Amino acid sequence: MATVSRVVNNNPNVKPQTRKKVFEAIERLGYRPNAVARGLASKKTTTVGVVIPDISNSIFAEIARGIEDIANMYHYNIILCNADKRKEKEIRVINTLLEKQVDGLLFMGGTVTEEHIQAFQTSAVPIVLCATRDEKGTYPSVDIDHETAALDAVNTLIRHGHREIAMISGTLQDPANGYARFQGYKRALEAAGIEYQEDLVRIGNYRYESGVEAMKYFLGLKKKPTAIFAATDEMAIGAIHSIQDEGLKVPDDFSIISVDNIRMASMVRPLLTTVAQPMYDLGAVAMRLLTKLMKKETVENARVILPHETILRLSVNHVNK
Amino acid sequence: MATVSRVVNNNPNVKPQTRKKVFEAIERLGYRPNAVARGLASKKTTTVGVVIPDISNSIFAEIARGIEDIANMYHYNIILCNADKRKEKEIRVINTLLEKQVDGLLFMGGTVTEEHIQAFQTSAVPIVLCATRDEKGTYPSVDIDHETAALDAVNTLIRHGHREIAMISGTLQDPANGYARFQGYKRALEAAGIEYQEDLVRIGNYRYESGVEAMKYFLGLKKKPTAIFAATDEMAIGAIHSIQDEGLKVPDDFSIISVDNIRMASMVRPLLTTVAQPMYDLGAVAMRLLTKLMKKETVENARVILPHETILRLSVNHVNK
DNA sequence: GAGCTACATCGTAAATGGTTACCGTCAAAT
DNA sequence: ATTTGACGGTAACCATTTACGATGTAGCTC
Repeated sequence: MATVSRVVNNNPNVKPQTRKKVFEAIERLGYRPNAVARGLASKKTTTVGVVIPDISNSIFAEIARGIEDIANMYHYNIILCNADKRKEKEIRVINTLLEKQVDGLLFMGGTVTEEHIQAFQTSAVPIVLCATRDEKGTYPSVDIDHETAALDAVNTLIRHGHREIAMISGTLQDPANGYARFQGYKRALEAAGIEYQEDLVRIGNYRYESGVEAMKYFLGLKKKPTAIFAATDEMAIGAIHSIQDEGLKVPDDFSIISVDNIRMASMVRPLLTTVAQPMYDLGAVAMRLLTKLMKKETVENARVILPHETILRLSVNHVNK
Repeated sequence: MATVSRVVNNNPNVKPQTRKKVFEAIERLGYRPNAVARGLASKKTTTVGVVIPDISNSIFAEIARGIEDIANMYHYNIILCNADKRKEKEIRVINTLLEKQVDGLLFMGGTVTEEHIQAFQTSAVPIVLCATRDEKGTYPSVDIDHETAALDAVNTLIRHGHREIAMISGTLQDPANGYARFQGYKRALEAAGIEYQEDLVRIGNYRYESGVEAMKYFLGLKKKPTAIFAATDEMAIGAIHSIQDEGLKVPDDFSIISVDNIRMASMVRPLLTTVAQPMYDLGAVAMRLLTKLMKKETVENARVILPHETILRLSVNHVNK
């Protein structure tokens, strides 16, 4: 038994001739190692748990792809759990993942509350946060700087001469995509000496339809904005279509910019100008970080902020005087 | 030990008072059952393996969501493996999934070859094919009728008076999205007494850009088609933009129809007319089927074809004489 | 050439953390 | 007093890893 184990695990302490015999027996008997028994004996499962808000959301799907590629590269498998940003469900899946003895945990999306921390602490497996962070900054995380990304977006509008800039925001309860991006918007206005006007901000739910609705509202204003900053590409595309459906034009009548750079941003007319967040890399870097933690390597910087980049395409123009 | 096991597994043969004491001890000691040990002893892991071509593809992501929801409902977890339709990688992940003692296997996307069958047969766990099937029909599967879906699409073009109908196809090596949809196109033409013309068919790779390219080709023809059937929505949207970029209009100058009904189909102008395949349901039904198989329930029909539905939106019009 | 050492190789058995078949005990019912 | 069923404990079992020990062999010394 021990020798077979050594052969299967490539332990050098076995004579080549014996190794060959073992391989032959394996072949002849159709033996397949049992990873569950192995996991019990070795206390390692080469499996990591991933909790994700919604795999059918293209942003998370892209991140998940990055996670899976790197996991695969280091011979880990992924147990995937949707949690829909519902705290109760998040806690539940964290616990079942821990029961399954995952070697590490990747937590994406949702807000990290005290209850999450407690659940994390019931176990010693390394945990990294992806596309989110905890308030206190005690856990390793990989994210972008949402506030600065939003600031950059609004600044390119300002550089194009716009001063009547509306925002389609997410809910301010959401720390990253909601609150931080909204803060970026406010800071940009402030830095440019533009007064913040409450009725130039609408709250959406990140989806296309809410972009359409919000834009309808702006189109109904007596004093219309000349540019719109949307917190997500999807809402921006909704806004574009809302404008076009009224017979108006982007960017001639309104400039539009947003944050994300989903694939669809280069599949609309006009091509959407947006601040790109490196989705695949968010997942890949988070997973890479987790592999280091699982191997107990020391990591220099466990709170990484990935750079964003403004992609100038065709939905932003200089303001018409 | 046995009593604790009974309590944890809700076995009725334990006095309420004892049960309570066990629960208290569990609470006090912070005991968490070890699913790996449990899996070894019980020979069940409550985990199913899912091999998927590419989770960042919105179609598969949507299917995966259906799979995960139903799995969750039946208290199974999902080990997710991307395989990119690469046979060698598919075989590899099937084997590692089997090593991990999954209780069932869901195979999506790629062609099912003799080698796949061989890999499947090395194990006794139930297997269901999702969004694909095997030639011989020996494995349970859930899919749509791609050929009829394509036929329906082309028929709605024909009903709108079109007779010069081009197709942007996938590669004919691909049995479902490629070959079957192409066959549907040919059958529809034949039934309407329209001659099949080779130069009205271009092969794309299912993606937006290849739709753009194919349409450019059609626009360069001296005798242009009046309608285009694209094998996927993405290519259809590419075609639409290709047309619009030339200053022409959909559906005034060209009618466009395709198959899939991805979210983006209702996020373009004009709204895309398409034959919807029920992606979420494909995953959900496949997973439900697998749960039955894993519980050794007898299933009446193990080869299910889900219905498709033509969604009339705005990209198809009556032909201009 | 005998004896010893060191090392490579391989086998033994404990350990991993549960499940479950089986058996004994005890109290209630007959 | 006997039977019965609920309850709970004992121990085998699951398939591996791994610490440890046994064996054998080569090389060295004397």
